[in-house]
Amino acid sequence: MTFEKKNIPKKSENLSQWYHRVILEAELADYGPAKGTMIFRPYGYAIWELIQKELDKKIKDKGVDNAYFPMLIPESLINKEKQHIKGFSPELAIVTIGGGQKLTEKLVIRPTSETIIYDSFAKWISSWRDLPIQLNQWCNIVRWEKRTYPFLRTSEFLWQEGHTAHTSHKEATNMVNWAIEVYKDIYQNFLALAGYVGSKSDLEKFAGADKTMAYETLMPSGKALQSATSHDLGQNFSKTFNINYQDKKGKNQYVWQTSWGISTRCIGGMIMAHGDDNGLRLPPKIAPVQVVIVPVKNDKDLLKYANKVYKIISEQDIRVKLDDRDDETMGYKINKWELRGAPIRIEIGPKELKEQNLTIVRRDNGEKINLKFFLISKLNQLLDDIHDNLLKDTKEFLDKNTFDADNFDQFKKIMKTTKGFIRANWCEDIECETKIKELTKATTRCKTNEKIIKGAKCLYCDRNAKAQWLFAQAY
RNA sequence: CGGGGUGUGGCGCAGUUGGCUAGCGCGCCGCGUUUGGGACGCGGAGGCCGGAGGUUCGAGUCCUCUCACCCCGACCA
Repeated sequence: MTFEKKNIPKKSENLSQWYHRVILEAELADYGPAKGTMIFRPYGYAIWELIQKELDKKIKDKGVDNAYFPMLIPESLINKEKQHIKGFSPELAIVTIGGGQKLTEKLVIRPTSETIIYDSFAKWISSWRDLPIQLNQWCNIVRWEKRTYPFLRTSEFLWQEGHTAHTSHKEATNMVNWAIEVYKDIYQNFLALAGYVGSKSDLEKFAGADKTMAYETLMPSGKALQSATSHDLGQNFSKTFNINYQDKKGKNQYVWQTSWGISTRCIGGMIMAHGDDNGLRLPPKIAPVQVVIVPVKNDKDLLKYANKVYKIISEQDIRVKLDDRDDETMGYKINKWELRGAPIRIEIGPKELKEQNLTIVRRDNGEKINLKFFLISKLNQLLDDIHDNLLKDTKEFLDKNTFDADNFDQFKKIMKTTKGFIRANWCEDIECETKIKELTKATTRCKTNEKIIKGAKCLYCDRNAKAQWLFAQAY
């Protein structure tokens, strides 16, 4: 049985309007007063904190230490690496006045921290004994975007950026692969969002990287969302920033570097992928409230029972909330918590009290379950089921909306109708890539691991294909 | 930055060929009755109609300029 919400548009009818309304109504975020900025309200920030907590642990377990570098980067530093500045210059915010005085050197508000961190690396590294250096920072970033969208693309956003320096390319590559696997793990096992891992084309890779690995997810609109990236920086920055060391033989060597990040964009992707006409459906692992207890009435015996239930659940490491507000009706509370996406709702009324059981309602599929009081310990299992179910949904959606195109006509037709991911062979020439984008809006998202048949042709031109790639329109 | 659209209490909107005191729903405050899927009654608070200028006896409504936001592109995690 479904119940209609009055405050939000239908997701299926207008995804963009639905998305904006849900974020505001569920009190995840609000617009900031400056263009393109957003305010993380406590409910939204709590989600980020849960992601942080999990990821931070994984990062530390890998032997990467947290540090913090300044937000203001001297312009000369950011200009050092040619490819890097070329990629970022259109979206920089720059401070020109400080303390009422025009600055002699402009300060760039970090769009990413490679340059300011590697300036320090150059000072800190002189011997093979100083390596590897493995740092991470949690911080905010400013990129002056032309078109903004809450969570998915804002002028300022929050993220984590890891930066490492190694003695060998192999060691750096291992780090790059480790990071992208961690992101995949977070997406699948935390955010319940299926996606593809693969390397980026030269056109799409990070400005200043030799190679970029990405996790790509698919949104209900059929557009792809670049959801996390891990970069093999080679020696591009070490050469321009002069990060070198003497190896065991006394020979000077440049370090091999990596950088990798995941941002608050992941929350936007999660909202869009999982939400339904009734609002958010939060995957249990990132739900600030995993179980909400709604007493039908606020009478004494009922509340006593509800409190007992609350206590037992909270002892099981479950984030549980007893909504015993007296000024909201049962129906209002139910709608509120559905909109906010709490994975499990427990209804407690005279019936439940008398029979010593609980009415459990799953947010993911609306299913009502009658649970005996002494079986409360099953809730953890149920939360896992809900996670699995949400992940399964996105996996099925991803599979169903990943198509094969043998020729360009098929490709164009898919882009005009369903969109989604398209597997196709490509010659890896930038000209073809640009042309395909011009004609269909689709860009390469990442390379697949599929072996291609000898002599297979490029989707667009007649030359031999080099690999199979995933194409899609990007968010 | 190009194409389209919208600006009217916190949110969503209506407002006729210019006309008198600017409305409605939700939300908010107070009192009471309610409470198993967004309860109801009564009483309140909250607006110089995005901004500036102009036309007019008179502008939310017409004209000019400007700003902001949204949607579609280009740029992008």
